[in-house]
Amino acid sequence: MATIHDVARLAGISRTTVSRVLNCHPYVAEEKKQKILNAMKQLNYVPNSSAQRLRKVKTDTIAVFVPRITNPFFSHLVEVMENEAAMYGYQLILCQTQYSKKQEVKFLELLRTKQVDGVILTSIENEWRHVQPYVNEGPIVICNEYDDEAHVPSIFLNQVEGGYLGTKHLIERGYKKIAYCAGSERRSRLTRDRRKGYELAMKETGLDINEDWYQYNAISIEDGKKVFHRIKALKNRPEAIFTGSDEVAAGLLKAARDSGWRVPEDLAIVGFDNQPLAELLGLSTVKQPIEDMARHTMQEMIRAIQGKDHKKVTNLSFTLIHRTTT
Amino acid sequence: MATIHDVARLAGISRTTVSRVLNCHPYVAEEKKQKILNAMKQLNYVPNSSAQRLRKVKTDTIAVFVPRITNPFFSHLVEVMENEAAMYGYQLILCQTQYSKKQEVKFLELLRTKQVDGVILTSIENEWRHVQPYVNEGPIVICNEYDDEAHVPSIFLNQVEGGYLGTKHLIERGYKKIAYCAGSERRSRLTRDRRKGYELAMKETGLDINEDWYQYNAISIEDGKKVFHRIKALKNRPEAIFTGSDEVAAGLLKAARDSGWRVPEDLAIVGFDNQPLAELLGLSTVKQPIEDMARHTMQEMIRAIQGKDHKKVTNLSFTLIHRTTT
DNA sequence: TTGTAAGCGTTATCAA
DNA sequence: TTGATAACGCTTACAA
Repeated sequence: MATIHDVARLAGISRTTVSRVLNCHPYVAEEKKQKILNAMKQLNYVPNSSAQRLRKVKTDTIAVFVPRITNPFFSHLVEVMENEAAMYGYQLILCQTQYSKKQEVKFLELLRTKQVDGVILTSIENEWRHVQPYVNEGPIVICNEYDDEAHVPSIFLNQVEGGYLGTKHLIERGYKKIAYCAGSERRSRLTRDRRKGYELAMKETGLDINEDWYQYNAISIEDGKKVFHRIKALKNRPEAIFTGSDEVAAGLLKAARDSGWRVPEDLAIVGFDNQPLAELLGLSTVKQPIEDMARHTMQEMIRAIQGKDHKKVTNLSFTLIHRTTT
Repeated sequence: MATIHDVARLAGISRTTVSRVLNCHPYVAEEKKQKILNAMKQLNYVPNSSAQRLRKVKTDTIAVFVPRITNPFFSHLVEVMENEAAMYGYQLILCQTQYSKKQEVKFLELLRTKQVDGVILTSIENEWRHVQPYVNEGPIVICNEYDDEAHVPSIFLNQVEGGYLGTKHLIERGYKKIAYCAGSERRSRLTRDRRKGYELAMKETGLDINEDWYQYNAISIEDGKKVFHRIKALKNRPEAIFTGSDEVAAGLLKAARDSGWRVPEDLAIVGFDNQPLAELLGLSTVKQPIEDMARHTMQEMIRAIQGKDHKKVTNLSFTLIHRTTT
């Protein structure tokens, strides 16, 4: 493997000047530049990036944390982030926390050991005080989630709005007994706010909320099925349900139909995200502007790496998509 | 940021010995080891991985190529690969080729610039002769795809079987006019073999194949819808269709129903992969052992990095899952 | 406009 | 069992 030294020797020019050509410095005579470029081509030279990293203290690599990449919401985020990162010459390291605090911390060490220039969190498992120390090691940007303690660039949506929008839609369609179903039990701002939106819409309309109608820890399709069976077992059943994801809504829908229920007549369902699945199943859903979030996040990350101050927190909005489950 | 030098100084011991502790070398006095460990803790020391990379010529990083991470087949592969890699202390760099030859080559450069220890290809855009030169730069392992020219560890399924299984199922359910729908048009072994399986099943039973029944370039849900409309426009319509993915099958199903067709009465559909979506929609499908493939692939990769010779190409098998679309 | 020389933080070699 | 010392391949003052 040819090194910068070999190139310099073959071209009869110093290593410094070769490095200058590599880094597009000004002040290199065109003639020598050509000689060097020739030598590089001849030796099939490529700079050794480990050496560059060490010297420049820069990895051109960004870590993206997601719970699991098979969750379509997160894979969509990551898809766009990777494309965006590649445009700016950055690579993405995929970190699946698997909803584990321990895994999350393990991956945060990447920042401390200088394996990445920055970390993007799309979901946060630990309380912020456990993440905070890593802020000194390099830029951390939050996407989707948010935390009041976290004073780092954050790209998120006002989830009060999201919860409100979905619930309001159900109310407008005439449902009165509306259940609420959320993802993680963890007291994140996101979860709290979305629920706040639900309660706001209910109270605003003077509708009662039954404690039994709160369902938590629903993330996957299977979880959705379980939620249905819990609801089915209630004495005071809701007529409609707001869910935190299209997967959960899909599971609910499947289990309901398998039990002979008609949707939306026996139970109306609203999903969240507007994934391809939602269209296929005819799920009414609250659409999140995933691509915009991902793009903004990556841009903030790159700004942060470049030491620029971050722009005001972006605030994008939701859209309700009405299909056949409401 | 503390360096090995600081630790050595604080412990009053040489850098060499500190490095020995770091690398779990034998021959370090327990007493000194403790002193060093203390100093490390006190200084909050972590080794600088850029320096380690440079010195060890090892990155502990593996690149995984997929067309797009939002394709559930590939995200499932990547999920398992990442988990497996993490277990062995490796990180994954996500490379989305976006079905582009150019992108693929760009990412292959990661191997040449020593940014990764190896590359896993889950789909191949370029002809093998364009990939071949990179084999000298580091281990390349193929997963899912395969190529006769490629003499590298390859983990794949016998797609003749897959095509045969799905088609045979349709035949056994009594369909005679069966169409065939495949992903990329590129003449990959995978595509050719799966088609071979289809033709084998048809010929074996003495069934005719109409040239119009071959549909290509179908990857996404949207593609599936298009395929339906092409089929609908045929004079000699098939009664059933074998598709190369659950997404395409889902698109077909949706478009068919939107056009008022009954499935399977007016058109039977077989998918491929057995993704969550397949269960939700009641799609009959050919299940691939994705997790096994991913795990085997990562193990082969790690063996290859360690310079071990690779085991015989693994050969796993398909299962047919019968639901309601056939 | 170019070159010399001094690191960046590790680890491998060799001698003690 | 330990420590000096020389790399690994590159960039960047500084000097010319």
